[in-house]
Amino acid sequence: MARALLGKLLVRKTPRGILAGRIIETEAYLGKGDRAAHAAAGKTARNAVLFGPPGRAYVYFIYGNHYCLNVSCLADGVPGCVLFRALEPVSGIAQMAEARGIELAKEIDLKKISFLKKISSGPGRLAEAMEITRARDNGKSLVSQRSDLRIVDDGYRVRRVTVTPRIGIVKSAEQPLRYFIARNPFVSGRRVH
DNA sequence: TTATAGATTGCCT
DNA sequence: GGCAATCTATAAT
Repeated sequence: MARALLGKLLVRKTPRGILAGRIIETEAYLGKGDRAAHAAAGKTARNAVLFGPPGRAYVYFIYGNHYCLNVSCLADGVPGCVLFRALEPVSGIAQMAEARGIELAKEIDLKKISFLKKISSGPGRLAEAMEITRARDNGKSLVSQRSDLRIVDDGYRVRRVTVTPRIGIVKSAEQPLRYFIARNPFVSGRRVH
């Protein structure tokens, strides 16, 4: 699923307008046995969505500052999810930048990759740009037509995918469960890809 | 009840 | 490259 979600759009309907970003980077988190996964310790109030039906938003708060968005992926009762790590801004870019607290110096900024990268490259950044919080979105369907937060296939074709170990974890860190569109500038992180 | 680590980011040198 | 910010879940007393 982490691989299949690359290239799809994440679309948010807000009262002020529609926000959309293309999924560039994801990570898979498994259930029992994956000690980096929130589901590893069993079902709790915090991670209950992971144990529910597939296609639902699992939003958690981390480091006292940031929300991160996942989608539950396995059958009801079986934990497992995909973390969204980076989006390429596609629509509603000015509103996304504003949600991030980024100053728009000139209109030309909206076309600069260095500017666009700051908006939604990174799991905390993309959640902030898409106005995602746990209170608002946790448990919501991401595959329902009616949902205001939704995954959409617009026919975009991903050419090549790179697979690496996951970022920012210590336990179960060696498994190659991070996926991103090869040579795409919106991949998160400081290291060389 | 208290301590600690955490699926991050942004500012500093 | 180093590290503080800031809250929460979970582990340790």
